[in-house]
Amino acid sequence: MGTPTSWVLHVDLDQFVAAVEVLRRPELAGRPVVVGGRGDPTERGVVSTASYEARAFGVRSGMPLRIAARKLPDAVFLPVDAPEYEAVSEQVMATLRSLDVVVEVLGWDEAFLGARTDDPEALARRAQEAVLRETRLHCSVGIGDTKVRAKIATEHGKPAGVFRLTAQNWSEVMGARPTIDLWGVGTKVSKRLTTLGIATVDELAAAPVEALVAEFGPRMGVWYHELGQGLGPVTVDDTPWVPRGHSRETTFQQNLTTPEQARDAVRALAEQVVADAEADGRPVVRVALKVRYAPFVTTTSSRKLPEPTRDPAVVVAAILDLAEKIEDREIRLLGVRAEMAMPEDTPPGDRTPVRGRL
DNA sequence: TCTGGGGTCCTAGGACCC
DNA sequence: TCTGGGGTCCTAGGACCC
Repeated sequence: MGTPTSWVLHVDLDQFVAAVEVLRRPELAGRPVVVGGRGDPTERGVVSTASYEARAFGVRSGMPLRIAARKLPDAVFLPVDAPEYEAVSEQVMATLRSLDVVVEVLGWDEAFLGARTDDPEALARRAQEAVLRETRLHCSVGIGDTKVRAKIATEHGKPAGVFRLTAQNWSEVMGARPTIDLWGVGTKVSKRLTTLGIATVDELAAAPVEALVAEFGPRMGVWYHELGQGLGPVTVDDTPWVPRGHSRETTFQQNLTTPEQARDAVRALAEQVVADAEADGRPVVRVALKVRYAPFVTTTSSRKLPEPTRDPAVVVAAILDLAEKIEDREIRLLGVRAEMAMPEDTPPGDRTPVRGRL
């Protein structure tokens, strides 16, 4: 066998939320299951996860529940049960940690594994078998020489498969694809790239970094330049995630129409976020308020507090002060946020699009 | 078709200072 | 009347992810 090499594996549970629901309700197996919102497809809300049977009818994550119900009126619609998914997620992550690898949790249903091995496929199969044995859930595994490549590789392994994506086959696999297939490129950036004459991953990889920096700034420009080549962070980091803050937001089934309603709603949200902040224990350093006016225009405002505080009354008062700027228009959504004092010298993130735990 | 809720990080531009 | 260059801090807003 060869010399062990460092690998990044990305483990992603298949249709995680829907699969968990089917596990505790076996009679749903084989049926189209749509999990989202409060489980009422006549309400405002979006699809959290659709089972493969539902996806066959065009139902996708992020789709409004009403649209999902139009495409598939006979689907089983279920409410999101976050505590249940968190509990199952803990089992999955504990199983992965038992494999003698470094585990960096990315969300309920995915994690990076870091390991030195000369047979990453064998490790991937071991991870799949262990997760299936311990939780009865299937997962797909991407193998890469960077985090970006491992993450993208997983998409090519679904469902329940393994795929390896490295410098060797990057251009062959990804080169002709549109840039939006890259992890961290969304609709806006892919359109801006198109206006620069960059449509494909190969074209992004070949683009001069100066042009990208001119368009997107010093950090994002360099990041996109590397992304086109599949380059980026390699180190899997298992240090526990420390949230930067806490937020609460709510979409109203009926738009709010008066300033009094808005003020009351902000106060209620502020009291929730203050409870989260107290449970967190660290002082609050900044507060923010998000307002979505009908039909779909969002504004945000924020303020650094004169000094960090653990006093709930001070935090609520600061949020209510931001609320003074709310315009007298119909409101769809309100959100409040409290940002916490971070430990000294916490470094900024490494631009991996999602870190930590949901 | 009409868009949840919880997060992270980056950029632009104004205010202020020397 | 025409006004530098560099730095820091702050807020607003944007983009992306699960």
